[in-house]
Amino acid sequence: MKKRTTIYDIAKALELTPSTVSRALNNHSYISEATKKIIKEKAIELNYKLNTHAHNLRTGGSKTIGVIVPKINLTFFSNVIAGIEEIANQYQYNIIICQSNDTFEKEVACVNTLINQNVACIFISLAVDTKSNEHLKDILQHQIQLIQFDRVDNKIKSNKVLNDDDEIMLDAVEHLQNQGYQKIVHLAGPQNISIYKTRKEGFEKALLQHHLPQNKNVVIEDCYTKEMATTNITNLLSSNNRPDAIIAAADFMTLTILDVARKLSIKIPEELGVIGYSNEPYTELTTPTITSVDQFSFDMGQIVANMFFQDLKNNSQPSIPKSIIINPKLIVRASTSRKK
Amino acid sequence: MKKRTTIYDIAKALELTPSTVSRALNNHSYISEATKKIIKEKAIELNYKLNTHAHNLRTGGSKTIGVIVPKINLTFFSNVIAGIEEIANQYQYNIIICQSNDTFEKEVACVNTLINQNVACIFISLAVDTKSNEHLKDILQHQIQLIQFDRVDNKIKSNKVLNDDDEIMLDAVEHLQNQGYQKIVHLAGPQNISIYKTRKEGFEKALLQHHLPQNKNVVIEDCYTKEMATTNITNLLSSNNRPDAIIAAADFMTLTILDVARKLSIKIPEELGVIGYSNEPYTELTTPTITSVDQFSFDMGQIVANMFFQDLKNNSQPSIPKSIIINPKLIVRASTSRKK
DNA sequence: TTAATTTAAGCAATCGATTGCTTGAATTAT
DNA sequence: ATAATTCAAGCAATCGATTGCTTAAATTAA
Repeated sequence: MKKRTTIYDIAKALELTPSTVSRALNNHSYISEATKKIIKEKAIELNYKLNTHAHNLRTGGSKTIGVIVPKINLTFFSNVIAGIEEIANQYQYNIIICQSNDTFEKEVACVNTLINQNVACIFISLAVDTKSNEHLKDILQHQIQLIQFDRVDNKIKSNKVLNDDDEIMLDAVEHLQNQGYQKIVHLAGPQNISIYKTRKEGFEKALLQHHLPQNKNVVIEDCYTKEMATTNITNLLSSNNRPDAIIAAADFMTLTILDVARKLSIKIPEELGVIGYSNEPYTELTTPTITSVDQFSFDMGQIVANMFFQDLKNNSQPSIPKSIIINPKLIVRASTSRKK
Repeated sequence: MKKRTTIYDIAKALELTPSTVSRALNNHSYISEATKKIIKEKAIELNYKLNTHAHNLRTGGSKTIGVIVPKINLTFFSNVIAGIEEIANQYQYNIIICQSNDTFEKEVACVNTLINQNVACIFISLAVDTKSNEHLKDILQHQIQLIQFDRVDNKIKSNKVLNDDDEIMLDAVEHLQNQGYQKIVHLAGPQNISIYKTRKEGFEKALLQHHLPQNKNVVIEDCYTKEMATTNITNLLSSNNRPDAIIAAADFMTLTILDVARKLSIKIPEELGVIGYSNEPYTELTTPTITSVDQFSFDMGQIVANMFFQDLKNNSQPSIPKSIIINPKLIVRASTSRKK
């Protein structure tokens, strides 16, 4: 079992000391150009790679960012991560990704792992059932930066990046009104997930502000399996008091709406307006194309990461916690465009 | 600036030595139960967290797996990663994820980072334009396990996990024949990406084996923007010698096929069979639902990870490199079901 | 030519955790 | 009661890289 090349090996090979090798590899001014050249060449020859553990132990920090998300393979989160990765990469930081699987227990475990790893910063989007915030306090106690995004705990004072769900629901309702739609219904997602709850509440606020009827039937819940969605939407659209527009809490529901409407011969957008949420790629490939809310997930990742690196640059004082609110954008497509 | 609690702090607080503290926290038999209890309580009281860097430096290894993928936010890869994460988690390993962005340069950088991190193993799916394999050799030279998946370099002797694209294309063509389709066409993806190339080649082999016509028109390339796809598919389906079945290299293309067919009043599946690739969630939400190839991406991640942990258990000898071939599965839905 | 200054490199401690070896105390056996 | 054994804890080296301080050599100034 061969061992890795260390600076001691390089030093020995050149009859120098490890200090000199270390300084040369770090381009320290103490070392002459000639020696630097020799050392660097030897390093390549011996295939030397820095031992990050030794480096971090000595220097006390690490150029690593920890990211904790509920699920890595949800479009939204994987895009956020991609955004984070891009920026982190520019600064030569690398990222450790953990999934909480939407459980509090696992989330705490993730936090501990990342503290153990002595990461420079933790970006987190909280799990559905996270009820305590001791673990978040723990992060701060260990002098680790914390940035919360999307699903946050407002009681914890940290940087935050959020979507403005109220505002976008207002935009959506407004857009529908402009297109002449009157009876708007919301297909909500599971209410134990905070984003779906916020969307529902945002929708209800929007109705209020636009003086639209607030009866119980304007929000339909439990549409997150195909069967449930089909049943609910069929009932909804077959009633003699059917809505003329639907705002769905997620894009996949709109596919079912399109289906059911086609079966019932309801024309979209003429007789029914449809808005989805997330701006999944397929929303512009369907017939009709679907109006949807773009949450700029990739950009959100970039913003989160940049927030950290900005603070790093101005590391004079521990800056006051700030929040960045991202305004999602309504991408208007055929499914709600009935006026020219 | 407070410093983290170390085992020295605990030792001092209890008038013991660091060795005793370390052994107690690791449940070493040298230490009495009573002392262990006291030490563990003190550790919690002082909010002690292991310094992974010190630990790894001393022990020489790290319970970290490096994963390199072209793009983290592609459905396939994010699912693979989710699968890896699940298994890694069971073994208390954590993962560092890097994106090559499909460039060779970045891929080499990722490899170096991971070697620096002294990871236990690297799982990699190669970038499109990876032309050399020196970096892969470098991994092995550093006594780091290597498992290639999906997009691999066959010249490198390492464990591999692959999809059998030939076999599945055979299945797909067979299925279409059973359903009575005769003139089958393939919509290929960009040929510089190996998976699309393999799919195309697999399709061509399948035609050969089934003695189907091999003329030039059976493969249509350049369908990876909506516009290109619409144009190509419209031409294809308007011709007087139009195919009666299409196998697309990616699911998103099938949405356009559905659209165009609807405009041209071509009935699916009666007059046209449609097969997609990837089994994206929306394929069972469209009308008609779309037959698609499930690549078991999540399972692939699990298989890759399990491969590593199996070898870890039987670490007697450096086991001979093996390959696991996953057979993707044709998920038959309405778009190709014209026989009862 | 000698002293002052600059330059280049070495010495040794350090980061935090682990571990082989040693020691002193406690228990058991004789 | 003494020797043999077990048990619990301490000592000190180690992992690899960094860095303040020292020293030796080379250059310049006086």
